[in-house]
Amino acid sequence: MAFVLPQPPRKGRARPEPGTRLSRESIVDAALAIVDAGGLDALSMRSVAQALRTGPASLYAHVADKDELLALLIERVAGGHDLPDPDPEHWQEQLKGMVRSLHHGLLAHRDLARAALGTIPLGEGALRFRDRMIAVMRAGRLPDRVVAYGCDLLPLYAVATACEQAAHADEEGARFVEAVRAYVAALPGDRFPHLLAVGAPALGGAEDGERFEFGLDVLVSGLAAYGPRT
Amino acid sequence: MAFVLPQPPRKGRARPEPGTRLSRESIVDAALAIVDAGGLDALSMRSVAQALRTGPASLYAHVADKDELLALLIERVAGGHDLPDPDPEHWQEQLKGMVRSLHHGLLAHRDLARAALGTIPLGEGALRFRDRMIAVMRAGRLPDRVVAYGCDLLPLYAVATACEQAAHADEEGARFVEAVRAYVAALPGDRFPHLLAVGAPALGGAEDGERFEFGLDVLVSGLAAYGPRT
DNA sequence: ACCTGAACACCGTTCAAGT
DNA sequence: ACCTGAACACCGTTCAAGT
Repeated sequence: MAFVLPQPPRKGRARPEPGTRLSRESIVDAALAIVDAGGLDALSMRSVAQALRTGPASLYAHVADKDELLALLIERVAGGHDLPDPDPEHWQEQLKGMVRSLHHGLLAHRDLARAALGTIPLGEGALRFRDRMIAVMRAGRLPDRVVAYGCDLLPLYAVATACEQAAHADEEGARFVEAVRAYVAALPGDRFPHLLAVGAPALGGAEDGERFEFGLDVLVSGLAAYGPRT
Repeated sequence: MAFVLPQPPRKGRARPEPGTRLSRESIVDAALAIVDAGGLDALSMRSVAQALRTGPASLYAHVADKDELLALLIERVAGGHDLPDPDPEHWQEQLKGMVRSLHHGLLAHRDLARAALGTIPLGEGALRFRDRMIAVMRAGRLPDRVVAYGCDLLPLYAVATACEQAAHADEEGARFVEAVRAYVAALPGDRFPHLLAVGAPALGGAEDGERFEFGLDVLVSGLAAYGPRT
């Protein structure tokens, strides 16, 4: 895990010559396409370079290292969300909408969320998103301390659940989840009575949507409990 | 990300001959020591082999692949927690205690939590932990559906926060967090008014303990809201 | 300034061969 | 059954050299 502060935006000509195919943007484009196609494990400096028909060394003229490239990918998906106008009447639903948007935005790129986990995105888009999330919570008249923690907690939830769901989303993951179900069902009932009693949903996997919404509800109503009583 | 079902425990001699240094256990020991010393990135089949004074190929007689080794590491730390006797009077505090135990147990091994994220640990110890966590929530008379989701949600929180904190725990991470603080403080106030108003704690980093406890409180009281009113 | 080939120091895993 | 050396197909990154 390494860390990258955003680089100040480059001056740059408005448009690269048609012959030139390398730029920060084109590199990020290519990288995202690779992640979309094969997941984060398929992403390497070499695979990106190959997609751009160069050698890996060429990338280093535009990008400091792989960590910076990952940060740029996260930044790309952290921007591009619709941001609600804070409405004191509907702040909880608005807040949920933002968390959903982040979550699904990540899931749209396979297991890219894994690269977002220890990260603190600081680009334009990510900061705007965060600023707005805070605004929505303030519209709900939550105390500053709660807002400050909440705007970490909610994205953490969005990212962590995206990681988990992505891990079980591909074919191999689905097979594993199925095997888990069978394994648990065959467990000796006298040794794990509560696990068996609560049943299948007690061990990860399907019903991801429902599970995600449940956690989201717990979190947002838990935060709301710190606000003025309605 | 790959998945590993637990192997049935080996018969195994009680004790390897003194000359023999390879076994599942000794491999896990060595791997854990490497993670403790240098973090997850320092762990490779080769580094483990070197610590055991063999070549990497020798490990494959005892461990299917690196993913299985990681699963064994997770299993090792998922076991070895003190489990409370479910007490209907104190179930919320007991639940918190279990989440704290998991969280700190992971953090004791640097960024090992990163390997636990998409994972569903299925070993003896992990299942006992999960069974007990369910028992505690049932002692609180939460509905089955809430229990089933809750016993995923709470470990997810323990693991995700451990990932995050570990990422900022080493020297490089601390430096980065410091840089973030400065960067945010210098942000144009008219563009990110809410972010600036809420201030420093609104962007990751220090006060990790307080932050963790806050989220834990939100989650557990959020779950408790589904139970009988007290 | 940007791009390149070649090289360095690593990976995980396999496989034929040894004991 | 367990262990080994050597090899295969990869990594990220650097660096001198080209344009």
